[in-house]
Amino acid sequence: MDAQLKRGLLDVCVLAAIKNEDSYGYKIIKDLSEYIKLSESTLYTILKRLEGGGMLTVRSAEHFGRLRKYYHITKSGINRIEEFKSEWKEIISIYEFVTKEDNNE
Amino acid sequence: MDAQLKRGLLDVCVLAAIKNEDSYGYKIIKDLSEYIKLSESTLYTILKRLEGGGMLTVRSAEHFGRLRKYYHITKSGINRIEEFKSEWKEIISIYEFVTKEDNNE
DNA sequence: AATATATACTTCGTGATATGATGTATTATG
DNA sequence: CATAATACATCATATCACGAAGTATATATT
Repeated sequence: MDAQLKRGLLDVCVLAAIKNEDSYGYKIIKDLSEYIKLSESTLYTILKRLEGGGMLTVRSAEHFGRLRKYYHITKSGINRIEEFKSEWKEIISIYEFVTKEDNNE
Repeated sequence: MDAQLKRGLLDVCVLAAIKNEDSYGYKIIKDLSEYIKLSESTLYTILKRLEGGGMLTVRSAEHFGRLRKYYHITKSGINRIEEFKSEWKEIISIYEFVTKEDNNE
């Protein structure tokens, strides 16, 4: 997928990945990979940004001796997803504009 | 609209704006404003980038004493729009992932 | 036993890019 | 005669995705 197009979708994908149950970095990448690929560096950057923006909270947990950071969505994070749904109407109209065939030839 | 989301759509919107007939900066902004807002600095940056990528060609013309640069889409530019149409399927599946309600509560 | 792979998180540098601010110049409007 | 509209250009800035490289443990393979 086009890199620029991806940018607008990543944040919201990550939020969607933790929407129904808390998750952690590695799992988020796996869960999203079906829809959108992202590297670890990208993910952790996004998670930090979303945390800074109050969209999620973090909790560290020991899992078989390995550290895990579980991410939990907040009210703001859920609002962000709702915002995306609203924006979707605009995106659809843009799609229609871009793809409409004009018969003035 | 979310700034990041916009990024992925701008290039293709500009191409769509000159798809059916050559156009120039100011007119492109006006024509697109119904769907997506962009400043002059943004537009000219994009036009230069698209020109550099061979997506369009430029021709200067005098219009009532004022300079106008007319932009003409190339085969590559048209291909770029077609690419966007292909990517659309992925975007739809992402949208569905993000918005699907999960009943594990 | 040694090696490779999977899991898991972190930091750094780079390149791409949208945008506001600012500038130049002409024409139309009030 | 001043203001708005038309028209293009440049610069500095902030945001951001990503590859590369690093640290560390557990499991599978040879």
